[in-house]
Amino acid sequence: MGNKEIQEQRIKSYFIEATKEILKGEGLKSLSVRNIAERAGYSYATLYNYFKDVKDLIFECVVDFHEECEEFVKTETKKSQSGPGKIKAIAKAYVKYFIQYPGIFELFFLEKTTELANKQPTIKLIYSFLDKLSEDEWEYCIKTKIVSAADASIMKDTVHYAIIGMLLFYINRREPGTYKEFFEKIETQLNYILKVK
Amino acid sequence: MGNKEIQEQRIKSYFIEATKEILKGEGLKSLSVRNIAERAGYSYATLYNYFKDVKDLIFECVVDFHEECEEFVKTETKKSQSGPGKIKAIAKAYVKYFIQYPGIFELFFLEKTTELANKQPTIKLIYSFLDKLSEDEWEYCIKTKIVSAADASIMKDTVHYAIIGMLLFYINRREPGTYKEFFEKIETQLNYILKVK
DNA sequence: TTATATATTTAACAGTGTTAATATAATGAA
DNA sequence: TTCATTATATTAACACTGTTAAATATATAA
Repeated sequence: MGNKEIQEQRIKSYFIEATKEILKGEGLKSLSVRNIAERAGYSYATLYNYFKDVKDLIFECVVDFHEECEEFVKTETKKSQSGPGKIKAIAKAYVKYFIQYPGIFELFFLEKTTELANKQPTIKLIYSFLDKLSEDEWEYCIKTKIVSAADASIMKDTVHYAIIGMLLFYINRREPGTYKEFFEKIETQLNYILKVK
Repeated sequence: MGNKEIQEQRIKSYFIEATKEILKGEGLKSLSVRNIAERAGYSYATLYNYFKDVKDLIFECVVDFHEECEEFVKTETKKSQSGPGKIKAIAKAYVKYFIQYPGIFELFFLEKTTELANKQPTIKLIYSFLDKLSEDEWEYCIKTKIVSAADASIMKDTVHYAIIGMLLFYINRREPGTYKEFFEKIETQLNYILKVK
């Protein structure tokens, strides 16, 4: 019967919600099993009845954040009209999401996950995410001959790599020193890579 | 008298060498105070007579690795003649160094260091390092009108951000799956950003 | 040699993730 | 309802982590 599974899923969600709150707030560094369990209203060992280990729990959050980010980017860029401008808008919204939640950036890109072989699809989801968000726009640019398919393939990667690099420096190394400077640099970089303006 | 200081520096170096060995081998994850001390031939508490804390010790390693990387890049690119080709060669050597020692990449870019206000110069050293390695070549390109000063400033950043992004994906997320693919991508990206070939 | 100063180590504390044993709650049958 | 069984939750413990205070060993000076 499904009642057991519904209840089980419900308790799992308490742990997941607690973990997501901590990740969005204090970040990965202040995440601990006892911390999560306290917020979820259970003892720390109870967590292991519902998750293999804490990594398992954390990776369930990844999927949720992923969906949240996708929705954020879509609503943020809804009014942009197709073309390189929209690709820029998508990239900027993507950046904004991680600036809002640096803990999620940490989780997505900085945390060691190589030992989680079974979670490989989730990892793939992360690094192909920006591509997925902007693939329609790239196709549009190719079809309308704004850019060649070969160039598009390279530019798509450049945008992604450069953005992650900038986020890494800004979030982890405070460079540039202010958000204003950072976002201007994002703008400059996107303009250069996408050859706009 | 300087004898005391020489001896003190000598013992410090034992800890530093031990830490460097672990970082180059097993990496940051298997670095611990007891681990370091054992390899240095001292008890774990002795470390605190020579370093404020373990972060202090680790940051002394950063300076050493920095010098080692600089030398590696210089010998690797000695025969390249000035111009965009040499900038490419420098970037590729820079990448090779971190591929050889992923633990050092972790240490330089992934480790949280925001709470170390006094070490700010060291942090600045890290993120301005590639710029420093290639600044002469950029000046050359500007003087010989290969590129404008304005473009050079942007391209310099793009190269750096994109390379760090690619290293992050490859080292931390195993994307692309093979070194061959990874290095081909480095080549492709550099060619696009630097407008060569 | 003895007294003092210095250097090193051991013991302890407050954390971490995880597991085994125990206690509690829910469920079934008599 | 009462008892036995099962499922779930909690406490205790283990092996780690970085760090500090007290105890010990070593070197220096009188």
